[in-house]
Formats: sequence, C-alpha cells, structure tokens
Amino acid sequence: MKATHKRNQAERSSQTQIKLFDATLNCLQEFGYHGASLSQILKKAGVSRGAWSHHFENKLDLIAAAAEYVLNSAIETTRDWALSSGTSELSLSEIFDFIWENFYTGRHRDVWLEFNVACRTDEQLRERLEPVLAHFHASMAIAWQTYFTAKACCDSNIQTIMILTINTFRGMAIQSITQNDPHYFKQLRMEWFKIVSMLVEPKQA
Amino acid sequence: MKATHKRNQAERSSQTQIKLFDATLNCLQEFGYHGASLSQILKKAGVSRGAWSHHFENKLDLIAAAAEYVLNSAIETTRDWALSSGTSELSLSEIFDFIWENFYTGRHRDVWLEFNVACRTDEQLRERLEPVLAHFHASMAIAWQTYFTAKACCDSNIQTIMILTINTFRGMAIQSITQNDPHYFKQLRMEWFKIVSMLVEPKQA
DNA sequence: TTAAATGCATACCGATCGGTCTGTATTTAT
DNA sequence: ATAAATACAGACCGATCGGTATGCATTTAA
Repeated sequence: MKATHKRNQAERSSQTQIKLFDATLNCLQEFGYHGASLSQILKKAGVSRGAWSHHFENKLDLIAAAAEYVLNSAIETTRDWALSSGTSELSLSEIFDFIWENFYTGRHRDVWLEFNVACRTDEQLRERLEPVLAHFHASMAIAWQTYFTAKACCDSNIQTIMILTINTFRGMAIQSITQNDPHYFKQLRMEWFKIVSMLVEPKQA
Repeated sequence: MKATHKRNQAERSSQTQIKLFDATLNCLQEFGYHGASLSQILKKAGVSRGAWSHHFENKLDLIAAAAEYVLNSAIETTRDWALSSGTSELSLSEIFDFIWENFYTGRHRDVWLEFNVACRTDEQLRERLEPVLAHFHASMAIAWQTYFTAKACCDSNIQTIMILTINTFRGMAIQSITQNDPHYFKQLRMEWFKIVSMLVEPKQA
C-alpha cells in the first residue's frame, strides 16, 4: 500500500526526522514549549521512542533541530520570493504583506514566539538558535534593503527603519495572540505603510 | 527576633501570599513558564506546600494571581507617574523612556513575555489574564493620549500612532532577549522618537 | 550470500511533577 | 477560658516526565 517499501537508509532517516520535526512544530504550536512533551510528539509523529533516540541525543536536540529546520525553510522562502519577484515591481506594502503572512501569522508565528521566549531561560537552546534566528532576521533585511533606500529628507538610515518595521511586526504578532483579527492587522500595516512611505523610496536601478 | 510575632489572620494571609507572588515572578523570570515548578516556587518563597494549597486552588491559580499582582502594580505605577508629572512638562522621549524602563526591561519584561506566550496555549490562563493585560495596555494609552495629539499634517489618528509605538516597544523587548544592550535600544528609541515627533504634538492646555 | 551496520520497536527506569491528606499551631469569637 | 475558624506544616500519592537498555528488522557492504 504505502510507497515506503524499498527505501534506502538515507531516505529512511530523513523521512522519520522530518516527521519528527513536523510533529514537534505542531506540538509547540498546539501546547507551547511548556506543554509539548516528548510522548505527545512521538505519538503525533507516529515514531517510536527508539527511533527518536537513534536520531537525536535528547529532547532539546530534537527541538533545536526542528527550529533550525523551520527557520532555514523561512530563509529559503524569503530568498526565493525576492528572486522570483520582478526586481523593480516590488512595493513596500507587498513586502509588508509577504513578511506578515509568512512569518508573523500561523504556525510560524507560534513556534517563532515559543523559540524566542524559551531561549531566554535555556542557555543551550539559545546557543544553538541564536545564529539561526540572526540569519532569519538578516534574510528579511535582504528583501528590504535590496530594493529600497532612505529618502533625502529622512535623517534615519535605511537599516534603522527596517529594524523598526520588523519590531513593529513582532509587536503586532504578540498583540495578535489575544486579538486574532486579520482585518485589523491589515489596517495597522497600512497605517505603518503610510508612515514609512514618507521616509523610504524605491532604489534606482 | 522576627517582627512576625503577633500578626492577625489578615496580615498572615497577605504576607504569605505576597511571598508566593514574588517567588512565582522570580521563578518565571529565572526558569520561564516551562521551568517554574511549584516545588521551586515554594522553596524560594519559604512557604510550605500546605500553606500554598490553603490560599490557592492549584498552580494555575497562583500564577494567574501573581500575574494580576504584577500587572496591577504596573497600572498603578503608570497612573502615579502620569499624575505626579507636571501636566505640561511631559515630553515624548520622557514617556518613551518611562514605558521602556518600567515595562519592557528587567523582571517585568520577562514575566510579561512569559504570560503572553503562555496565554496562547492555556485557555484558562488566558481567560483570567486577558482583562488584566488589556487594562495594562489601556493604562499606557492614558499616559499618552492625555498629553498628545496628532498633528494636522498627519492623517493617522493618535491612537493608531500609540499602538504602533507600543508594538515597536514589544518588538524591541523580544529583540532584547538575545541582544541585551541598553545603549543600542536607547538609540533605537531616539530614532523612533524622531519619526513620531513628525506626527504628534503636545495637546493644548 | 552473509556479516556488519543502520534503523527501529517495546519495555522499563528513576526523578519529578502537581495535588491531596492528616495533623498541628495560631488567631478569633463567644 | 474555650471552642471554632483560620493558617500552616510535612508526608504521601498516582501520573507523567525525559531517558535508556535490550532485541528485532532492514539495508548495506563484503
């Protein structure tokens, strides 16, 4: 029945690992870092305890690997999107929508929040995730400062405005935990767009 | 030796409860929502298990009460500060510094983050904390829109600019988890101040 | 074809979790 | 003074946690 009849070792490994990553991320979304127990993850993944311990040293190792998995996917998504879009056709509001919908809503928002907060009190996790989180942050910066520059009248540099933008989105992500209203946040993004439009313009080709 | 020799019931109750609140908040700061076990809290508070169960139904009840405790303190702090400051002497950057230093640094930042994130996956906690978090949010709004109004040239209303400000601070709070550099965030606040100054002016007396 | 290596399954472990039960001080009300 | 009510202490509980040890299945290399 299944298409999993003759698989080589590499396929086997990567398939069960991805099943574990996905289940880990789903559990983090559903139960939070606090409530995501190993038993729950294994149950949801349909993977045995032995298989898990064969691939990962301990629970933290799995969680960190899952974080790397989802963040690297996000980095790739950003890169692909920036490349596929016509270089001169990108508008600020399009970028805003893209970043918001891909990284600050749904599962990505949830696990991103959990990882950031968990990092604060878990030094081992922080050491593993800090470079990936920083890389993720930088990848968003690329999609931005490749195409835009600060206006002459604006005495802030373009990086500063971008960081403020990302921080605004982060804050909106937290606000959206208790206030889940896509329309409201679309409006808020538009308001932010109006302000940033005064400071930023498309780069010369 | 101790000054706890002849205390009436009310004093006893409130003293042990406050000890528990403080220990709970410290444990949340030190170990996170995930790692803050009841045993740790009781140990840090110097309170027995029996005393705890006498005052609180269960762990969540204690945590929620501690959250209410710290958030209501913050609301009070904001109110006092707004009242004590000369009504016409408040500058935007002073308000920014006040909000940042009181609510988005130190223990308050840490527990505020933990509570917000924990609320996402714990419905009971959310139901108890949502009104308090909303109240806290509103209290910051007061210190703001009492003294400032949108400039004529600005087509956003004053509440919108304030929400964007708060969200920027929230984002900076998350950023400051992995990048603890007060000077950097002071500069970022100044940049934000420059932008908001273009949109907002002191209210007429 | 066969031995080794890899992938996987289940049973099991001590530790710790939140919560409760029983009994004892201390304060309050009569 | 004394009984009731409140505040507290410590032992104890089943459940669940992350982690491991042993054995079997599958793939790979010889």
